[in-house]
Amino acid sequence: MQRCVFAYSFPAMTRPEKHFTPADEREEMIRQWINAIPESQVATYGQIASLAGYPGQARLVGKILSKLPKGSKLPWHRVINASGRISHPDRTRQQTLLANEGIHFVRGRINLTVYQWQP
DNA sequence: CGCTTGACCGCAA
DNA sequence: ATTGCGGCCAAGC
Repeated sequence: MQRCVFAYSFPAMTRPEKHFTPADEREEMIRQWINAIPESQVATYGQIASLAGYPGQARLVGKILSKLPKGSKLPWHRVINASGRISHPDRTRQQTLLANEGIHFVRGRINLTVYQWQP
C-alpha cells in the first residue's frame, strides 16, 4: 500500500462548507484500493467500494473506472463484477490482460474462490 | 429542476 | 441457471 495523500492533494478538502466525503476523497480512496490489488488476483466492484469505506456503492467504482484516462497505471483490469464476469465494455481486452497474469476463464467466468483478493 | 443512464449488487422467483 | 426488481448514486440532458 502506498501512502494516502489525498488530504493534502485536493483543494476541495480545504473548503469546509461540505461536511464530509467530498467526491475527490472518495475517488482517491477507491483508486488507492484498486492500485493495491496484487497481480494475478481480482477484486469486485462492491469489494473495492467496501474496502474504501463506501459499502453498497459498487456503481461508484464503475463510474470512476469509466472516467479513467487512457494510459492510466491503475490495474483496472483486476476489477470484475460480483458474479466473476467482466462488466467493462471491451471484454476481450480485459480478458487478455488477465490471461497475461495467469487468470483464466471458464465459460466466460472467473472462479472467485480461487482468484479473489483477500486483503 | 426531474428523468435517464451506467465497467454494480443481493435477493427472490 | 436466468430474469427482474429495488437499492445505490453521480452525471448529463
